[in-house]
Amino acid sequence: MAGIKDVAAHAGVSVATVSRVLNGHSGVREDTRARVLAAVSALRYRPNALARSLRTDQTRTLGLVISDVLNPFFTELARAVEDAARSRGYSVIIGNADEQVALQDHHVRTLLDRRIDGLLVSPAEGDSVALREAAVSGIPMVFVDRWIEGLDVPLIRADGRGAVRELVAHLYALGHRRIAIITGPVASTTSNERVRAFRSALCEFGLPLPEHYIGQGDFQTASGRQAAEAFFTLPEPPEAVFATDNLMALGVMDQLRTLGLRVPEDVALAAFDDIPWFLHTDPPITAIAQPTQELGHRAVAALTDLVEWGSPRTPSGEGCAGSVTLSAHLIARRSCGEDERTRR
Amino acid sequence: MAGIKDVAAHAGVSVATVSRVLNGHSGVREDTRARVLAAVSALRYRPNALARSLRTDQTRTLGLVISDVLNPFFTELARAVEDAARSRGYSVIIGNADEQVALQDHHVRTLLDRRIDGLLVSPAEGDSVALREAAVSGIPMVFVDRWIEGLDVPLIRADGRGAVRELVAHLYALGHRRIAIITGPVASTTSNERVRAFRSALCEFGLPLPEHYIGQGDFQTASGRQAAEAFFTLPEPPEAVFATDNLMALGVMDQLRTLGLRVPEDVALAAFDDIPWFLHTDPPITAIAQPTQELGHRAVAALTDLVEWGSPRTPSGEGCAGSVTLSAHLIARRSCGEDERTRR
DNA sequence: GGTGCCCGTGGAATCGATTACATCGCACAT
DNA sequence: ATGTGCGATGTAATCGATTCCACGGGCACC
Repeated sequence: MAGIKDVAAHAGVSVATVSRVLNGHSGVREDTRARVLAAVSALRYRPNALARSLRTDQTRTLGLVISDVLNPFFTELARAVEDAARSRGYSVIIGNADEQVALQDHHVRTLLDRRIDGLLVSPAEGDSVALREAAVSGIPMVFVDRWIEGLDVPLIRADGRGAVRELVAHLYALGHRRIAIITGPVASTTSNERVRAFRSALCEFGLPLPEHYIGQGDFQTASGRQAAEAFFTLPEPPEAVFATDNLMALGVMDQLRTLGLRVPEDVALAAFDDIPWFLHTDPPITAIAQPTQELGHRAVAALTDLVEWGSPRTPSGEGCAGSVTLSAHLIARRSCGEDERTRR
Repeated sequence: MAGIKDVAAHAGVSVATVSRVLNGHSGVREDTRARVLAAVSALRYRPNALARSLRTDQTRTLGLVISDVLNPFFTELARAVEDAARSRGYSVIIGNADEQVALQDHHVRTLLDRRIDGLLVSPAEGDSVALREAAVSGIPMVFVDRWIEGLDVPLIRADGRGAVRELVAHLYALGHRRIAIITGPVASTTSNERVRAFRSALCEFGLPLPEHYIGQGDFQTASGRQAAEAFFTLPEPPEAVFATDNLMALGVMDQLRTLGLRVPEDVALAAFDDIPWFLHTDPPITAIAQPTQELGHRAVAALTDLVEWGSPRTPSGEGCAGSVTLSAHLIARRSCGEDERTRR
């Protein structure tokens, strides 16, 4: 493959000059520039990004580590991140952690070895040595959606507490009193927030949350199935189930189907994270929607600010400097029962 | 950040020795090795992958360019590819072309600039200069699922013709006679194959395929919606619709819903590509399933063979050397109507 | 006509690794 | 005692770019 030297030779100039025209530096005579450009296309020359990055110490590449690509929420997020990054002249390398800290750390280290300019992470649950090291190493880094307590890293997320309260109100209005929840991994920040908001909303309505109405999940489909199975072997099963992510909601539906239970007649179902398919399930599923696109865009904005300015440009009220909190909202459909709002 | 020189200095050896222990070369005394390793962890040294790749001319990285990340078929494929690659010691960089040739070419060029070792592509429809150039440039390359005619590149795919015939038989058995299809982009190889198989199966059953029963789509949700809209303003609308991918099927359902049409009572619906949500739609959707995981694994196997051996190791019967053809199969659910097999 | 300056260009160091080749010391055979 | 060979290690070239600095020539000004 042709290198810069070949181009220089072909154009009868030095490599320095070739480099100058390629990088749009001024101070190159017009005819020289033309000759160089001609040589470039004659040889189909493309600069070696590795060599360039080695020298300039920047890759114009962002790393994105997400916990599960198969989760539509994250793939939509990844898509938004990629778009935003590209429009700013960055590429994105995605690592899929599959909810495993070990895999996540593997990706973080690989990305760092490649000298990415910045790191965007939605950390899996658990103690991540690689992330702690990265955070103190000073590499530009921001969390999206999920975060790790105690690290001084900006966080871009949607606050779901208001929407969870709305959801509980909605369920209450429809007459449900025995309401269960399926959580994410125990130490998951997002799951915990959702559970806390849920608990306090129930409390507000004077409803209990017995231990056996808390299903321990892990944000994966199978755990939703298991939790549902447990609920419906209870002497007094719940009237409504709230799954704290969409994959677990899918698992619940799977299980309900094999149990022969109907939604919403036999049990109401709601999920955190809205996805296009929820419109077409039987019945359409009530869900809490996050502003996924905006999350992705804001995250990239925050990260590139960090990369290019060395510090967040957007001041923040609470939390770590540069953090942004948007809000989620409830989309009521038919899976919790009908009321004036949802009846068509 | 610490470099190999710092490690060498700290351990009191030369950089060559450090490099030797890091790469597991023999001929280093045990105590020296220990000192180096100690220095490595004392300084938290991590080798610079850019420098290493520049020198060795290999990145142990594969590029994957897919046409749409938001399509569950491709995200599942990407996931399988990443797994297979990782287990062979490669990383994967994913580029999302969003069905646009320009974007696809952008990604191909970016990946090539980064000197990836091999390229896996599921090309979008249209004439891709970058892909043609890549193919002749001799970089290891394989197509998955979709391909470009006339390029001598191994192809890993599933043959859907048998399954399409099965589907038509299924529809026929359920009494449907006016059957419509929604195609992908005109020049799409996969779409064309599906359409051809569909047409010949209809013919086999003595059914016509009038022009107005062919909806021109582009593998995206919106086009499914539009095609359905066109079908149902026809004086004699179809009794069954076959969408050649899952996103367009989603669009059809959207449109059917706004039209107030029921599936399968008013119209039957089937899709190419099975996804987990099809089990839970209203009604569950009959679909043709591809062995997605295996497609991904085989593709990586073929590509790494090419990278490491310089030529395909697996001989192939037909088509380009190294090509693999698996087969898809029909999964009958309730969206086309009930028969003994699907009635529960 | 000499001095100084700017413009366009080339030479060479540099980024951080790998690796061919040189070197050194030591044991062993002659 | 000296040559030989081998094992362990160091020196320096190299990959392909960027960029600092130097150089030469033309022009303006004194």
